[in-house]
Amino acid sequence: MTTTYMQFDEAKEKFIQAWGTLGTKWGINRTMAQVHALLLVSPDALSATEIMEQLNISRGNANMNLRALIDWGLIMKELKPGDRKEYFFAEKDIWKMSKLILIQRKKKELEPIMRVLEELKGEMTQNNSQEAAMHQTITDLHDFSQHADQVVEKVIQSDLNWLQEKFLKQFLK
Amino acid sequence: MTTTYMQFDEAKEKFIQAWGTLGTKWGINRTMAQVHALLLVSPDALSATEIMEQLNISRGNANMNLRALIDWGLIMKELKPGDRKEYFFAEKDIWKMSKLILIQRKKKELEPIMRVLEELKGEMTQNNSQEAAMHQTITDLHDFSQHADQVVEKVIQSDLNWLQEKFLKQFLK
DNA sequence: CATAGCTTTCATTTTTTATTGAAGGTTCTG
DNA sequence: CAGAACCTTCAATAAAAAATGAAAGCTATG
Repeated sequence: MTTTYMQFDEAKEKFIQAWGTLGTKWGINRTMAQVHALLLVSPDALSATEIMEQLNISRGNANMNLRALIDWGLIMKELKPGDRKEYFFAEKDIWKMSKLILIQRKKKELEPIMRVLEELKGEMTQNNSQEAAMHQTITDLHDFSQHADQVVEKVIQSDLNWLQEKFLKQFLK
Repeated sequence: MTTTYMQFDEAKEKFIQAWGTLGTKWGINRTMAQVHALLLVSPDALSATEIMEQLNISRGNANMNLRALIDWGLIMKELKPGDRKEYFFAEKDIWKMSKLILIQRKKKELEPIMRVLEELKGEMTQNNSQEAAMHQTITDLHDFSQHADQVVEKVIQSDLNWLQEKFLKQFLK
């Protein structure tokens, strides 16, 4: 093994570990983030077995998290002719990636809030000032969530590419 | 107890429970979200003891989460003359509240990513195409994070009206 | 300066979440 | 259609996170 390869492996290892740690900070479990990081920096698609071995995780764990990443749309399966194994590779366009993550966060964080607030608002009475004040708080929260939801929706549906915009600015300045 | 009050208490209870459950979905622990919910719908400031009793939590737990909410800026202390207890009340302006939450999320989610990516980018070599590709992936992630950071920063530093009007327009164009 | 009335801390326990790995599926191949 | 080569499931286990509560720390007051 050459020095060059050693350095690549070191940087790769460091990136995977760091991504795993960071993942936990935004509600993604460590393994899922590590699998994603591994595939992000792997030029070729990897099999479940290769992933398990590189990350030292069990087959079940690898399978579960690969499945979750596919659900999120962050990775895809690939079949190689004459091979029964499934190979996995990551979406590498960071803009697309961030859009996919936004969709999941909206589903997980925003939609349940809106559902609960709507339900509460519909059910509760306003027979005195205390109830009216609480109704107002819930209405405010709901209006805010609705606004946030609309913003996120626009971002998701928009074709605006931040990276491209940044690129353009470089030429313009 | 009158029917009216029963309904208020029911709605309040439901809101607190729901907010607690939802909190876990965005990386806030259940108790912290519940304490926040309780103070959000309480017209008057409450003491630690009142909070413990209403939520059935221990004194230590109440104290820890009250401190955390104060750190976030979501609640404040109040002292009543002739009373040594501390009373707590919530920031009730939803826009201010959301700004405070944004600040925390940026700190927790965005800043550590930027730090790690910068470090990695600085340290790694690019002696072959494999290394160069990985360097590019990390650079893309870093550029993206920087852009996201700038957007969040602008929102935080802006007037709240700006948030309502301009932020949306930025994505609608 | 002693103590009553609060608040904070932290080692222990409880709860929640993630991981393992063996058993059971499924699909291809000869 | 048997068996090899994968993939999936899930009950058991391990790890991580949150909660408890008793003890220690403050601080205002007589």
